[in-house]
This record gives sequence, structure tokens and C-alpha cells, in this order.
Amino acid sequence: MARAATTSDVFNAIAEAHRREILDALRDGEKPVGMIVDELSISQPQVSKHLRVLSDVGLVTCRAEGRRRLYRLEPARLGPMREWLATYEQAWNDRLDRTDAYLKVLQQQGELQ
Amino acid sequence: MARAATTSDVFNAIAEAHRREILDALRDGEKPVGMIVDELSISQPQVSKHLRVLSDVGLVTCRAEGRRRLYRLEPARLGPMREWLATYEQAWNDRLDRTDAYLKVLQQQGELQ
DNA sequence: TTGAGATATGCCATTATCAGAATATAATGA
DNA sequence: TCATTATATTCTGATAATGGCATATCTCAA
Repeated sequence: MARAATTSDVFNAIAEAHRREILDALRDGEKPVGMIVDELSISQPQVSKHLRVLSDVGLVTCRAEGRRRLYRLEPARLGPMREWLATYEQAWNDRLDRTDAYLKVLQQQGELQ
Repeated sequence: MARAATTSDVFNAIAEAHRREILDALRDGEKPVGMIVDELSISQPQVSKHLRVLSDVGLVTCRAEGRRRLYRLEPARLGPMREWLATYEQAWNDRLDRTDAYLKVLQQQGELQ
């Protein structure tokens, strides 16, 4: 079997650098496709395709305005990533604590000498 | 061109569900390969291959103990993800603020009636 | 109605990924 | 030394993702 479909989850969707760039471009507000194409150096069809993927996972939404389509970031959909990362906060802190404790030991030893 | 190499960055490395499971299994401390194979339902060669990818990006490190190899999580390498997500905190909060403000308006309108 | 602008979609070639099976490598114990 | 345990690597087939190009669709304006 090959890799899971990109559209299946947020993790796969943001694995692509171009898609992250597109999300970055949408951080400051909704934009039409053409503006994204101009800002990044990606062809219009590619931008549309990436937007499709992002839209399928719900990371962006779209509304029509005349012949343009305005895409907007949906930061709430980053929740799963946020939560997954949060489960590593403990491991992260334990690690820091250990380092901290070790540094204290070194410090005490230094004071004893 | 096809997708960027998995080994190129953390985002691609954790795009794979099995690799996330392996990281999850390592949260409570270092483990030999065989224990990971037993806990998850992934073949030994697959586990080794996924560990290779995770190792290439630095998400895990390895030390030999006899004929076993103990893998350990390196949570610090999740930093790039953490930072990337952090750049969306603002958008996230703005969104909540807007919702909050909107709710207040509704509330006030309710009081006026 | 016709033409131009904005965006989406379809098709194609290239390339990379994942999983399975077999095999190689390394370390231990008899 | 030889067999066994533990892990890594190689090869292969199937799948599918990306990007480019051409084209379809939809909207507006003349």
C-alpha cells in the first residue's frame, strides 16, 4: 500500500511545503486565488489543487465574490495537531526537568568544591 | 515532481500514522525495537524502516545495548512544528475574539429588548 | 451575444512512498 | 564454531502524489 491519502487528515495536508505557504499567506485574512498565485511562485492550477486539498480537510473555506473566490483560513482545524503536540508537552517538560535537575547537581558539586 | 522526501523535514515524517504511533509508544521512555513491534501491529521490517525515517529527522535517537537497540524520543525536535503552529495562535485568537465580540453584541441586544 | 478574466478540472509523466518477503548483519550463548 | 536472537537492508510491486499543460466552467462587461 502507498501512503495514506493527503485528504484524509490534517497531518498529511500540511506535510506539503507549498500548502503550508498557502496557509501562511492566508494568515492575514481571506484572499482571492490570484493574489496567492502572485505572492507565491506557484502556478494557478497548482494553487487551486492545493486549495482543494486544504479545503477537503477543512483548513480553509471559500466564498464566491463575483468571478473571484475568496479563501479564508480556518485555524480551528489545526486543533488535532495542537492536541497531538500537547501530548508531548509532558515528555518535553520531563526532559527539561531532567536537564534542570542535572544542572543543579553540577552546580551543587561546584559549590562543594 | 512527486512529493518531497519524507526525510526532509519533521512535517513529512509525522504525516504517517504509523510513525506517529511509534512516537506515541516512545513517550513513556526508551524501548527496544521488538517491544514496539509487539505493542503496535506493524511488522518488524516496517518498524525498523519507520524508525530510520524518524531517526533521519532527529525525532528519535538510538543506543545499542547488546543485540538490542533502544530508541528514545527526542521531543525537542518537535520544535519546528511547535513554532509553525504558534504563528497561527494569533489568527486563532483573533477568530475567538471576533466570536466573543459578536456574542457580546448579541447579549447587549438581548438586554436592550 | 461575444469576449475576456478568474478559477477549477482532466490528463499525463515522473517520482516517491508503503508494505511484504527474503536476506544480510550483528551479538549472544552453547 | 555454530545456532539463535534482534535488527537493518534490499528488492519489488502497487499506489498515488506532484507539477505542467490544456481545457472546461463561470462571471462580468461591452
